[in-house]
Amino acid sequence: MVTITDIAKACGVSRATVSKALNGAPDIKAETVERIRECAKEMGYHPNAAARALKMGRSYNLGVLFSEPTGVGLTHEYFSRIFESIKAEAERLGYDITFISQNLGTMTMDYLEHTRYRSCDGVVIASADFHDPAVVRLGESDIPTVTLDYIFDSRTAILSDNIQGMEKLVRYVYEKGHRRIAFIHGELTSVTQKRLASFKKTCAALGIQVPPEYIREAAYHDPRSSALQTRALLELPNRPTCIFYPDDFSYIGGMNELERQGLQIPRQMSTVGYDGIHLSQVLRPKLTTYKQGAERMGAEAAKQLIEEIEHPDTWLPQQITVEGLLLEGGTVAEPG
Amino acid sequence: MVTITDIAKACGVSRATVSKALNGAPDIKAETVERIRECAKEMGYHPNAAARALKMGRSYNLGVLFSEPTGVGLTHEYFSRIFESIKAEAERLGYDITFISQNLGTMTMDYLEHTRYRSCDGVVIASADFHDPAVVRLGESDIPTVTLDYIFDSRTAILSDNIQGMEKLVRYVYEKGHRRIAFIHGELTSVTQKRLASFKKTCAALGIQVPPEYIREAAYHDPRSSALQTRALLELPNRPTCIFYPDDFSYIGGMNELERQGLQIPRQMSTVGYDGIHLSQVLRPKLTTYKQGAERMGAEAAKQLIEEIEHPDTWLPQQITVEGLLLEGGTVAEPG
DNA sequence: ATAATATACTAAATCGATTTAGAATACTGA
DNA sequence: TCAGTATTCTAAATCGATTTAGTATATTAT
Repeated sequence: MVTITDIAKACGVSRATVSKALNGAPDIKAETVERIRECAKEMGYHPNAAARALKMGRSYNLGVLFSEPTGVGLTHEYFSRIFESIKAEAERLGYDITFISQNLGTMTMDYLEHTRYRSCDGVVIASADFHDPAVVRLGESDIPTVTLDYIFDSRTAILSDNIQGMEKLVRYVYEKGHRRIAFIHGELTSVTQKRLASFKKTCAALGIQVPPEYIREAAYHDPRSSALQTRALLELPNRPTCIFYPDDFSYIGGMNELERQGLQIPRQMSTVGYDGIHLSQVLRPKLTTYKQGAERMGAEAAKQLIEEIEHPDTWLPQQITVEGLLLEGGTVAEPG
Repeated sequence: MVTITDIAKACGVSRATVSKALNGAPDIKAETVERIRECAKEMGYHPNAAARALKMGRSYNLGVLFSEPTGVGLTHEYFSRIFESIKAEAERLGYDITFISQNLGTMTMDYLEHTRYRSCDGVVIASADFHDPAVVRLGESDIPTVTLDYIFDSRTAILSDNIQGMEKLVRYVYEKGHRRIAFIHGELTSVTQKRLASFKKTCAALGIQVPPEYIREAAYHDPRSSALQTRALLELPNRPTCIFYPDDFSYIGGMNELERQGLQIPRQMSTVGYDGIHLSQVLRPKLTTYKQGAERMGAEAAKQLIEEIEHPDTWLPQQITVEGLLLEGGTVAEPG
């Protein structure tokens, strides 16, 4: 590897001068800077990240914490989209990404210790169990953090617009004429709770009565569970005309069950998903769903985190809500 | 952060002694080791990765290179499964993961330079354009690398058993009675070429004539493209009784097209996918497909790479083929 | 002409670990 | 008893960068 000493020798100056020239210090003559920069470029010099991190206490490395208990992880398209955009934005701004975990090899450490071990300048926390004491400890530390879809006090959070998204979906099917709307929601988390509350509130605002048997819980991301709840809804004396699913993937279970019972979508039953994953748009009919702004969320998370790292003096915690987009598919028709 | 100096002071020994005690050097008294270890644990000491990397030239950090031109990336379940298992195995063995890219911030560097910049001990190359000069340069460098689904000369490669997988699928539908089998393959890459060759070879071995119009190319991972090719196949005077799709996701396009034309799967048309993604097993009927051993591939890649890093003297390049599993769904019936 | 100030550079310390060479002490054998 | 050897520890160098304090030279002001 080419080091700063090599450049110094080649240019006939001291290592200090090279460092300053490359970092734009004001006390180096312009032509010297030019000469050193050129030489560095020619020799293919790049600073050694470890040496820099050691001396400066800055690693230009962001930690990413993905660790939900369910283990779906990056296999879930929503999270992989978020991750890809965190990565792209971080790289654009000169940062690398390292995954933060617990228990590295024989070392037992929690998330905070791992973060310090790698001198990460900050951490994006996503898809985590935010009540895990190790996650809380990280969120309460002096390390800059940005959370996704969850708010830690006095920290920046990037939020998907679950409330508005659900409201839009409800209003959409309402305008199509639906009044008997069922909602199969996922296990209650801070995210699904918001969606459920928004569902109820919007229905109330529209003057729709939602009988309690229309509100059902299914396992998140589990088509089988949604199929069961769909069956239960179909057995009701007063069937709904439209069913909301916890997420697009779970919808597949409902779709199968409806087909099994010979009910056509949307002629005999309207359906709505959530997430806007790729799959939902290649089904026939296309699923009407709400596509979360995952790309914007990831990019914003990286941007805000780096902003806090680089300008801690002017930084203020923010809650940024990222809008999604209602994807009008073909699974909602006027109730017959 | 607790440093080695803090431990040294607390224990009344030199920094050298602490370092040796923690790293199991033979010249420290057993009870001193004990005392230091205990103290380190109590004070929550963890070595600083940057300092270690700088001094030892070893970072305990693996690079991961995911960068195909199509941009599907981790959004593809196959790759996210591979990645998750690389990560899990690396962590089990004490290594972190960093993504390797080009052009970090204002720095322009290629993959090799990035790898050196972060002092990565080795790199797993997956889902990449293996003809990209920057990838080739990395593969030909002195950095340990392991490739997935591609072989660099004198390097370790982990391969999905595309040939055997395809053979199993062909034999499976053959035994179900199919003799008119069509294959929609993806764009020709080293992977799809193997599948295609294996398809042809197995058909030949079984004495099946495959008319050229049964072999069609579609875009990989693109249901629309597969739908078009399905339509073309259905318009043939001598329709096939079974259609092989490039991958499970593309199959959705074929499924839609078949349904649109009122053809029931599998009664009127049998179908086969490839990959065994989660989705394929929640469709009704379940898709008959070949699930690649992504988890084993990722784990093996990490293991082999670390083996090469830690024991370069006894290391030899290997080509390891990981078997998958034929998932018998309900999309193949005896031809009517 | 001399002091004061800018300008352009360098020497050396530093970050936190590892490692080499060597020192101090205890132990062994003749 | 004393050289030779083992045992257990330490001082100091080192990795590659940044940064502080300071030096040498040129420039300006009085």
